[in-house]
Amino acid sequence: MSDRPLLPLAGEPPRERADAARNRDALLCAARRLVAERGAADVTTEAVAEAAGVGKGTVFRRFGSREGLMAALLDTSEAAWQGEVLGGPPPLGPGAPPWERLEALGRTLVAKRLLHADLLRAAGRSGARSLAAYSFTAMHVQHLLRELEVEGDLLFLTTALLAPLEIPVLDALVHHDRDIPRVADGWVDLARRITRRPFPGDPSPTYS
Amino acid sequence: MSDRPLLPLAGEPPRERADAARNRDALLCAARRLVAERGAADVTTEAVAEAAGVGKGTVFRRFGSREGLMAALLDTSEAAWQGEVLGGPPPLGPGAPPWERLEALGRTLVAKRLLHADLLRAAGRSGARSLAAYSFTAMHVQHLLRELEVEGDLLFLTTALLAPLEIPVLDALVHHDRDIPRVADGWVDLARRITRRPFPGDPSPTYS
DNA sequence: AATACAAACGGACCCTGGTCCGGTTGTGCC
DNA sequence: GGCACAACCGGACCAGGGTCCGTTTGTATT
Repeated sequence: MSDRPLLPLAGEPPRERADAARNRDALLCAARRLVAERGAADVTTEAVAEAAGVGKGTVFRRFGSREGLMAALLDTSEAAWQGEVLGGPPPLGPGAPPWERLEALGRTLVAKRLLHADLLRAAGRSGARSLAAYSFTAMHVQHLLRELEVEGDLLFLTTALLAPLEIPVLDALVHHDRDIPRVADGWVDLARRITRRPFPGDPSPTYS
Repeated sequence: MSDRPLLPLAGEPPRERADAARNRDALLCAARRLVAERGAADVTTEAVAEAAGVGKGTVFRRFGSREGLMAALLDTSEAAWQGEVLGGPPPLGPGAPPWERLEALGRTLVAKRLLHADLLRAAGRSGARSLAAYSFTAMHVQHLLRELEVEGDLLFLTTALLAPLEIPVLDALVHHDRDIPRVADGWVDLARRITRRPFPGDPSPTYS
């Protein structure tokens, strides 16, 4: 359960006390259960604390906020995805040409976001965790854009690529009858335009 | 103050009672003042109610929620902007070619969003008002895209164009030293790519 | 002017996220 | 094992958003 060192960084200064670790796992476990049976929106911090047999204060010391707790529940799947991007099989992982990687990244990202939508909604953008997650994705997209020799304000273009995948925006899209594959197709089209790739079925673009 | 019929629609079924109207104006007025002197984030509903000499319940009956109240504060500037889009002078208003209109729309939108950033942040995306505001912009963008004969999923492309202008995204951009003009330039570039317009300084794109 | 009724009022009340601090407990060291 | 100290714990407490309902008040009608 405790896949702690998602980002070890500094040489593990103190180290965590045993009871603290136990409590964290208990909290995560309880939270996961409650979210599964009630939906993330209806899970209060107090309920989680009680279910874990722990005081409310402990929740906040461990996770900083309700949103932080929710974000922590996403860690494992997030870490798995990051792992596949960094070292999994192509086309998501390294080895495939950059365009294929970008496309795979987009499609899996759409699926992932929509799959965990309610948790992401409850997690907000607050947690340092979700900031780290965003940074990872942004870094990677930017890297791919560079490999694709895209010119321009890469930071902005990356933002533009990622912004439509923010939960509130996705919610709105889904509200307009867009299902997962359609959103994914839309995103790939967007990526094609942003990278100024010709359409696959386009005649050679000699519209002098 | 009371620019009520922002969206009259049905034939004014009941009509508002005099005291209600008075209270609404008092609340808007008090809210505006408090926001100006403390910043939107530090204004509580109770404070507004008290400043307006009104019970807290009244705030919620009139505006539905704190966010609704904040959104209401944006109405006048929003209405003004919509007016300029619909009937103001070109290039924002009608008369200019669609690309110029789109560019103007983007630039003014960036400026407007950044100008009212704290209020927008406090308004969230909740209020029916802000949904209406979004719909207006989306409609208009989509219309311009159609005039530009852009092909593809116009709803998605519109979303992609507007998503980077959502407050949280803008916040992130500004955090990376992007100032208003730079963001605006970035957006115009994005629009060029999405509409598949050649760069102005590009040689005729004959990269057969 | 008197009457009737829908609409509006207001503030007590509830809920939940977040803070605080006195007491407890694990851990490293002698 | 015993000691000392830092880290941790828990639950009382606070603040602010949102609801509820008994009371008041505007408005239309006669």
